[in-house]
Amino acid sequence: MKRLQMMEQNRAKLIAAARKAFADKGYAAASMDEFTAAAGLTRGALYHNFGDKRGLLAAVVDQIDSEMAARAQAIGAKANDDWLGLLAEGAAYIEMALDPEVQRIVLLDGPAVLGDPSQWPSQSSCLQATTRTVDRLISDGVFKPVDPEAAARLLNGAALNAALWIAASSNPQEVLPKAIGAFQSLATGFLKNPI
Amino acid sequence: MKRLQMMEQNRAKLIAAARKAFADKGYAAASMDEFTAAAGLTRGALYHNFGDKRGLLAAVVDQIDSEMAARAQAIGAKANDDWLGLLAEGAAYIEMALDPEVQRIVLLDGPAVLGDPSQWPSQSSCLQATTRTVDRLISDGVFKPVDPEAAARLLNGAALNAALWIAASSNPQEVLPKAIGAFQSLATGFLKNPI
DNA sequence: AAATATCATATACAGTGCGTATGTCAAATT
DNA sequence: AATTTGACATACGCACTGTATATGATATTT
Repeated sequence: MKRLQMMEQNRAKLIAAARKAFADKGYAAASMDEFTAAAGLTRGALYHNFGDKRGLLAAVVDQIDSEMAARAQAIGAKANDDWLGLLAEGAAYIEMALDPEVQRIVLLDGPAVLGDPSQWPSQSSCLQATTRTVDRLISDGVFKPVDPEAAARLLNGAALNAALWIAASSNPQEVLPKAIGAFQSLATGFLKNPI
Repeated sequence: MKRLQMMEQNRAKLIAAARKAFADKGYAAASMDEFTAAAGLTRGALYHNFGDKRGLLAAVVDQIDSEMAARAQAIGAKANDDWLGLLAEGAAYIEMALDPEVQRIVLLDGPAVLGDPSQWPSQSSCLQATTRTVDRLISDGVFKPVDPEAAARLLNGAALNAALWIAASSNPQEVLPKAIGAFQSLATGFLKNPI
């Protein structure tokens, strides 16, 4: 087998194994010997490919973030209205953040180990998508002239916290609609002409 | 000296030393041997008083959270209008979260190590205060009938993320007003009769 | 007040995990 | 075919957490 193929395959195996371990045990408690063995490799491969444990987390976060952005984009594209698209994206983001994997890796360990999400290499695709939508809404005169990045960060932050709240609650299914309702009320604060 | 006094004093010394170490190096990188020595003690005292490293972080977080709540309450009390009080509290929260100590310990490591803030023993005093204010605003017919806890969580989450954004930015002083402006726009989304 | 018990802290130890330095073997190059 | 490259494995050292045991000062009891 070609060398580059082999390497790419091993990288993928390591990311997959680490993703599972990080999700199950958390970043700190995940043993590198353990999940490299699960991938049929050793730590040697890991250090060669990712530099250190942190680098591996960055790769895992990047992968999950890409998946989330793709999903959010698909949902936003369905709505042909930017405003409704934004609301739908927000709801989708809340629901995605209910996934234990997303929560543990992207929302809890990610910021603690890698720092602020907007500074990540992946640059938080989700945030970028929201910023673009807000930008359009301001240009079209639908939104008040707030700072687009600020608005996007606040909306994402609100959604993210709502998700953490839901996930920690004893009956998520009951809390979810409350959170989405509150999120959509909140978002109307940016509208020039509230409904 | 009396035994209880001594113990209380040592607890305080350990919390103070840990608080500094956690803020400077982060939870994971802070060595227990190092900061217990800085407090003139050893890990023996630590394990006796707090069980483990995590327990110590919980104590530190609790202390900082209390200080934040006291400050927020003082600011909220100044305004004799609940709505303006909420806006002022939000702004204050954003500014407090600019403190590197608050950020590193409460916003980054806290959630990663201890889990969702609303489940902490201290129960996030800040969140409770906001929830009560929102509750009053709904009773008074100023706010739409949203779920009070949901509203409080979203507002706090938005403020928190705004703070992380500001702190990571290269010129915080320029970004701060943008964030506060966006926050206040956002909050009007909860108003029954927007301004 | 003296003897004993208690308990807060110190000390010593074991286990584990990360990162690095070195080795090895297959694939690529010439 | 010989040589070089480099992806990965192996072996080692260091640091750190948590526990088990020791100690000595304070509290209790008689």
